[in-house]
Amino acid sequence: MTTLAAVPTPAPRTAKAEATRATIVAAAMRLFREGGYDATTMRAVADEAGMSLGSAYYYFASKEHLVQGFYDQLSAEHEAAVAEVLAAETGFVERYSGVLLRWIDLAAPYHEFAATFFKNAADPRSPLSPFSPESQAARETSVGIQREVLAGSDLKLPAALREEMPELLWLLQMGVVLFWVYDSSEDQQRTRALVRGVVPLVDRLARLTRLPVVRGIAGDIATLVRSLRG
Amino acid sequence: MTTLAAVPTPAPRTAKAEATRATIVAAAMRLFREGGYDATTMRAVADEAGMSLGSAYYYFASKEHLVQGFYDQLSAEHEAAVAEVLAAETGFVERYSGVLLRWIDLAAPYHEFAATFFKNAADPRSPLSPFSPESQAARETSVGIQREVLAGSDLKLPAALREEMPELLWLLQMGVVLFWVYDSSEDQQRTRALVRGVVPLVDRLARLTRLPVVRGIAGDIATLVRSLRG
DNA sequence: CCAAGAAGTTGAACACGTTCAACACTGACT
DNA sequence: AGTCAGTGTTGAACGTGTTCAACTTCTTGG
Repeated sequence: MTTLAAVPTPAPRTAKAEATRATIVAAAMRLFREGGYDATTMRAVADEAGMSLGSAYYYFASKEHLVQGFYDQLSAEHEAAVAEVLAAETGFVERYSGVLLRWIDLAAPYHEFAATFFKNAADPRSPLSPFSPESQAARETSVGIQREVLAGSDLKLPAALREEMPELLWLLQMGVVLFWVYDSSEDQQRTRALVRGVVPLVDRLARLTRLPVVRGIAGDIATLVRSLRG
Repeated sequence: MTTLAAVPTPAPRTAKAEATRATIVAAAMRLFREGGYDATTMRAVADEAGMSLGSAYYYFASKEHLVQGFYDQLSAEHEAAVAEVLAAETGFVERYSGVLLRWIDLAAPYHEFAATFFKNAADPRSPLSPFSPESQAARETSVGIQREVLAGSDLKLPAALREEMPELLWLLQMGVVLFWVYDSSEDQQRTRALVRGVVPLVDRLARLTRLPVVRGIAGDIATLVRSLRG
């Protein structure tokens, strides 16, 4: 999931290794879709991929690391889908909503067992955690998308907030993903409703910064965010 | 952790069972503190509690369920500590900050292995999840505290938001807990800074609702929250 | 073409969480 | 005292993720 890292596994030295990794991930995803994460054993994955258990562990350090392949795949698909939106729209609401809604569309088939993935990603010590050093690259990519969302939009922000806003949007996306994980409504309608409701609110709040009082608060938010980083 | 449920385990029938449960929880907490959650085996817990592995499983359905005892204990302590704050203070900032900071104080000794607890609680299907049906009671208690924070404070809210505000404060507390889990700073100073920065912001934002524009947005937030529930 | 190291492969073995059938104790009612 | 149900106890056994030493195959430089 775009936001949930694409942990850099040790770059495969050979083309064959790369292919084998892809084979294993594909096999795992097939089984995950059928029976869920927990019910899928590493032995079954190895079988499905046509190799021994030990071999699977030669390519992936753990069952958890197997999920990285999934992240990478989804991440790439999302970036492609997003490019389309960002080329066509100029309104902030359309751009940001588009980014979030496309993600929901892409991730939908995996919603059922995303819970287990999320469970692992939620561990701060896990390399899958969105805040982990390992996923810094993916995080920066994702924040970069948000920067682009803002850059190409009609939204004018006070200087104090301009710097921090992409990171805040990323954080909001993380919140949406969190909501999505817990969303048991049909077709994740509730998460979609959240996006459609919250994005215009952000837009209106941002535009309100023309008022001095509001701008003061915005400045304080920026200061707080800055002080909490590092 | 107050916010993270106190899952109602089947009420022990006998006094002896109650005592045995307490013994096991105490033994587990001792070992958790020494070596962390993962490194503590159920066999070791059973040993430390002076019984067989099977017996431990007679009292607790799983290693995860063992953690409930911890939640219950911390939850009770927090409620006591909070009562003191709420009796003394009338300012919203002091009341809400007090509630949050006391929780950080109480939870501090467990911060190191809270990550693992959180990892389990993050699974929406886990009974330990703050959103699970099993923890509804604990959740309502916690929302009730927020209601009390507001009721006894000097903060005036627009009618539209008054109903939803306790739940929003609870949600914010969940966010703080999330931040806390990931906070690796000395003595969780960063989480404390977050509380000290964010609570006054909430206060100022709430007071800004005297402006019609802002009040309109507040109303929309309330509507959105309402539509996402249920 | 050969040797040697790197890359890849394997199944047995380990530790752990969890389950279970069998057994033991307790206490209340006849 | 005897029976019976409820409560408690036990260690063996199972399935799982993970490790590892031994083995095979591939690649590369001479």
